[in-house]
Amino acid sequence: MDTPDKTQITPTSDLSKFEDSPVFKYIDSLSPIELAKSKQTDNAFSSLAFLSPSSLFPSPQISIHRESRFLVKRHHFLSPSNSKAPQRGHESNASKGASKADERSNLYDEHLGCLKNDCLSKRTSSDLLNVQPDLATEFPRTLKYDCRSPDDNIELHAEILKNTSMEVAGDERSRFQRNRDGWENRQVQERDLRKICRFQHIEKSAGCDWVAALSDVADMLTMNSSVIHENTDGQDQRAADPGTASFMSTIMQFPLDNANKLDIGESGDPSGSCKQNELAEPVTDQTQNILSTCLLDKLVVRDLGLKKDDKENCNRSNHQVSIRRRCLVFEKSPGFGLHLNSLLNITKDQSHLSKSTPSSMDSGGVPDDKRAAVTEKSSETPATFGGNEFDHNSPEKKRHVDLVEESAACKRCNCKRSKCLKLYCDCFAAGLYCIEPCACQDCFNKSIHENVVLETRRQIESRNPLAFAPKVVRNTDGVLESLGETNKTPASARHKRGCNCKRSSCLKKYCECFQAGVGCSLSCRCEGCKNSFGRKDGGYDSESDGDNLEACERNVSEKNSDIVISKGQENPHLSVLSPDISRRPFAYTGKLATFFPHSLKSSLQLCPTQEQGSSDSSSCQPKFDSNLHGIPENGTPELAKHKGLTLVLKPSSPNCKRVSSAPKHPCTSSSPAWRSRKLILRSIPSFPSLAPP
DNA sequence: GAGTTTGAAACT
DNA sequence: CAGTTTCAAACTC
Repeated sequence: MDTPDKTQITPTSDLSKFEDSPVFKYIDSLSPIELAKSKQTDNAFSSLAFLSPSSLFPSPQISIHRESRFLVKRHHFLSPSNSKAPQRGHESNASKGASKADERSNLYDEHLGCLKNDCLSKRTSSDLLNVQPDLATEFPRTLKYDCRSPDDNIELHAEILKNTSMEVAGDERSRFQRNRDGWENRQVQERDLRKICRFQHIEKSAGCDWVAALSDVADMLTMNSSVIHENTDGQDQRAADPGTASFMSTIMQFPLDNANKLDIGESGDPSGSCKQNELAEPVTDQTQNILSTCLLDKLVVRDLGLKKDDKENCNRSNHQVSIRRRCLVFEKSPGFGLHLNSLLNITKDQSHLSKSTPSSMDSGGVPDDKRAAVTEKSSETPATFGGNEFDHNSPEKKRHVDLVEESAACKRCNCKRSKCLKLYCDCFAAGLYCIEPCACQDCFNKSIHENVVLETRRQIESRNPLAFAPKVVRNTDGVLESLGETNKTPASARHKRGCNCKRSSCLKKYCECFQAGVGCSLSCRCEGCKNSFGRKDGGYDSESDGDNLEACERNVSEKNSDIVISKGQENPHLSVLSPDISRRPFAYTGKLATFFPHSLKSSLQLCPTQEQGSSDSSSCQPKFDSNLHGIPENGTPELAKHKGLTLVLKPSSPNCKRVSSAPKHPCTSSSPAWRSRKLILRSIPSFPSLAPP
């Protein structure tokens, strides 16, 4: 990795000056949730796309782009009705965060002494913006430099701040400074308003909660709002990637449009959710590519949701839950998974389910009921899905509850000695807390023992960082696409570690490969492999076809939605309700995959077997098998091939199943760590590059 | 439902 | 790293 350019990180004094500014002091004092989220977000992208020292300066970047983002978005959020948020926040105290922010806003106003009107803190942001509309554009224009690639914006940033400071240091505060102070105040208040609006949006309509989630997508795309803003100014276009801008436009517009459409759906159209699906489809060609990568998860889930909806007659809850869960990627990742249990949390109250999730593990053991906003969003208004209040007697609602109940019932364990704190426990391995249906004894895998769970999990991950990673990864040409190749090689999938079957001939669910519905590879140490999904030697056991086709078909159909499957996640009900494409990235809490939710892109694209469901499962089997032939004989992923890497595997060692965290040279390592790692690495290119072209 | 088989996970 | 033990799911009856 390149040594960071010193010139990019030297202006620490300027930076500290910058961070000492009232704005950032205030921002730092804001909700820790927001702060943490920002950092995470930043880290994710720093480590992913930029790989630059920018990650050293998360706060300014995040803060700035947050503000600038808001400037672009405010016309969405600060509608006249929403602009009343502060008052409501004061009166109803509906949102602690909102009122808290409001209080701080007041304090901040006093501190600055710039807003002399006592009632100003209660003024609507619309009013504020009307006072000096130019301010809203003036400062962001300065901030725009911050929103560019961090590689070259730090100096600019420092320079800007220096200039600003010089102006401030003048005998008389310049108009700019006054304006800036005023702007800061307004930004602070708008920020608070935005929170309030978000809460109110959530409260009023759960269907709008993904608006907030998308806003965090925008958060992550630091440059874009200012880019758009600049475009409107017709000025500096240097960072104006049209695709990105278009993407952001879509992002910004998306919530509004869909909120409206949700409203339409609420107005009584029973097919509202279907409409929503349809309406979401027409994306401009330009943004489509970007969306396909940046928002791929969401859209992908949407697609899956559509397919499921087709089957479920546009089951609204299904689809919207999928979106909701996908949104969590951006809200919460990285960290312990908000996966299935998050979904269950959503409907826990409806269905009287008790399964919960160690979702907040990374956030320091926050109790279930005190999770970050994402979870609050997910779990609140239990009778509300997608902004539509379910008629509790409606078939739709009933179907939804049935699904949830099924899904809850499906994941249960029977552990007796492991206390459900080992990977033996399917619940634990899947990142789920045990629930009542579990027949486990002395179970510690419960939210009340969250600390124990956390610690145990941490230990297991320290021993094997990929312990909670998906065990089966579908390798497609998604990476190849990103590498500039459009190989049409069909989907393939492999158990990362391979099985070690001796007696089951890989024809029973003892075999993890078979269980996951994937063929064996040379990574497997199995003996007498007859895996009907694909034999280790790449062959296809025609003899066993007749006997195993049914089992195979059943197996596949059970996993009809599993794109990435891990042990204990193959339950059909889970798949129906929550395709694993939206599940696994959360469930895997390792440090790699959480950053790469888009690694699923490739999985989705080329997974006809899974997507087509059981009806096609038998026919897809040969396809699948043909894929196996397309895979390197030794199971070496295409990436390695393309990189000219030669992997020397020792599939014979049963200990290969262990994954070491110690890095080895990929070309020489025969450890499963590398095998696992390479599977993840090949997903990295799928992540959209956020760096300016 | 009890008992057996199986292979992953954990341990030494 | 290899061998062994533990474990719980899968399977059989």
